Amino acid sequence: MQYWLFKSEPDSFSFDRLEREGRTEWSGVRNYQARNFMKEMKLGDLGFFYHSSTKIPAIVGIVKVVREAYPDFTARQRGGDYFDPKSTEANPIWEMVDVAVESRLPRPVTLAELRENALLAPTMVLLRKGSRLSVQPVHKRDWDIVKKIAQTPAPQ
DNA sequence: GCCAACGTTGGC
DNA sequence: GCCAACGTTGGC
Repeated sequence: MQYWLFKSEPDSFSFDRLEREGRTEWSGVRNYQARNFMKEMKLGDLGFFYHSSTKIPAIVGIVKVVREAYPDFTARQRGGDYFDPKSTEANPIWEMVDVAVESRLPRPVTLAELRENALLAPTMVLLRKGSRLSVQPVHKRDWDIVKKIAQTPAPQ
């Protein structure tokens, strides 16, 4: 059982929308490191759902992996946003997983709060300077800390 | 809107 | 194989 973090821009795909739809294909990842992490994912693994590129970036919910890695067909949709001419049926290159809503956190845990936490700061990939990975692993220790924070009252 | 950090591309 | 140029990400 491993823990992960998925970034999404709420303007393009929010946690609200995932709650309405129940589950989704995590397609469109075009970074090899992120893809490789998706290939490591197992059914039942959990991940934080993080809202990026928004006013208050924050972890807002938890998702569960409900289908392990399989070829990302959007790479072969000519004219689509995620088309990649290098991807073929024999060698799809890009992969995706399916995730479903697990739960919403009692409250969002903001990036600012995560940064302030002395235990998380050195270990969370999200907090590394210049980190842009859209799919990343989370240590169990860090997972537990974030869940604890979410159960405390929001600052101010 | 700015800009630092990063990944990828392509010339050599 | 190096590295400059470029495009993208994402916080602020």
